[in-house]
Amino acid sequence: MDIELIKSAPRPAPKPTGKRELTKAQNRLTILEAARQVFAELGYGATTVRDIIRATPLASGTFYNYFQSKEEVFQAIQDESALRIRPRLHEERAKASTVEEFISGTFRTFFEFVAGDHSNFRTLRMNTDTLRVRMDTPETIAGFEELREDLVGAIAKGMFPPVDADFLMAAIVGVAFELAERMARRELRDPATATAFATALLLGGIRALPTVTPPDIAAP
Amino acid sequence: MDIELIKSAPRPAPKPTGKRELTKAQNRLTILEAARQVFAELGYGATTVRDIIRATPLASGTFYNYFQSKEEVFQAIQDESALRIRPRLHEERAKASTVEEFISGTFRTFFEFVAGDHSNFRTLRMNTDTLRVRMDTPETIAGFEELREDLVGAIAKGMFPPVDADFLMAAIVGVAFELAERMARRELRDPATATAFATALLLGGIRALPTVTPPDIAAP
DNA sequence: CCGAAAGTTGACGGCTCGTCACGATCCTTT
DNA sequence: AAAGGATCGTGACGAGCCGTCAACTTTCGG
Repeated sequence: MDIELIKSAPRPAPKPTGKRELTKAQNRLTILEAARQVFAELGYGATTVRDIIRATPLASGTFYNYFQSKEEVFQAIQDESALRIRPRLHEERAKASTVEEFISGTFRTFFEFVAGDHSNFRTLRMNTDTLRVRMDTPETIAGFEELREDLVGAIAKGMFPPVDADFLMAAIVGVAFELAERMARRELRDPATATAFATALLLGGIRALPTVTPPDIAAP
Repeated sequence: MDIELIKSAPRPAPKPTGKRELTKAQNRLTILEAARQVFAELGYGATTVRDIIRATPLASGTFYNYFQSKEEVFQAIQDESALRIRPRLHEERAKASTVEEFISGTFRTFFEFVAGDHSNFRTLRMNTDTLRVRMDTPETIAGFEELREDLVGAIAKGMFPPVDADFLMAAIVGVAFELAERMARRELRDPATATAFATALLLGGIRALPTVTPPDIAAP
């Protein structure tokens, strides 16, 4: 605890344009981009950290300065997608004044996003040979929780009937991801059709849902 | 193509009680059981083929006489579950004479199954550290297709309105798996509550679904 | 211009992978 | 019953991946 260090407080910020910081960001992007390509080419399961490194001008040690494993790289790629769409979903629901707007806004935003960067989505829903895999990263899961909180809020405001928000969140998530998968498989990827289907299903379903006394709106 | 081999056709069957066949079945089970334990202990991602072999009295070469990789072992374990529940689900739907029976029978059977061997289910929904993963094996996917076919059949019989069977299958699958996950997380795993929720949601939703002209009931 | 700090490099020991020649065991045939 | 053949278990092996780390290079602050 050198007391002398306190003398010059004026350390303004972590240098916006240091060459150090610049190559760091550069390297990170290089690795992520290489990983995207390798995952797409070899499939996630077959990919090794060395494959990613080889698709890069960097040394193996450098990779480990940025990520601990291929899982962490994958997570970073996924989280990036999640971070792009989460605010849009939340905003869509925030400005909704009816159940219909809440539900259709959520689905439309999600399906249009998936239809847009569906190449990314097919990497998310990786095909490890015969196995079909879906991986939820922390950022994705945080998105689920946000949906649950938005539902709780909407119930509190009286927009939604008092249903089990935890289950309803799960149902919306399940329908969204599975429909997105089917949509992505079709020759004509039409977000509008998927949105119409999912919205009708949920709107009709919510009306029929068993209601519940307030205390049941609890976290997992 | 030795013609002589045709002489004694009486080869009744592949010997029901050969000692050979017996140890083969034995070894296979030994490996599967060891794998179950190791997956549960280390998590699927961290497990190596050697870990499984070490949990076994067998040699490494022997493992590869039975499975090609840990993925294949995992698939065998999952397919076993899928093979146990698929007939029950199909039968439940076959004897249904109303939409309500069709839907509630499917969900109840599934949720009760999951609540029963939920330790298996939590291995299915593996936690690779922070990542949450769901893997669909071929047998599982075949179960999805069977549901779709059952839906097509029910539509043809007039039990269901003419909706998009592909999307409806996807929605049911999504709701089933996500709700099962939430149910498994709760301190009190109650299949009845989950069934009531899912059934109400789907029944209400199906009534509101956009209908479609027959040719839209197509395979992926 | 220099010394410290931060970052990169690639070779290294430890480990896993899948294979394969060998040997043991079981089955069939005479 | 004995022998030959077929099948399967064994474990050591080369190839390759993993994560680390000491040495080197580059950048930053003064």
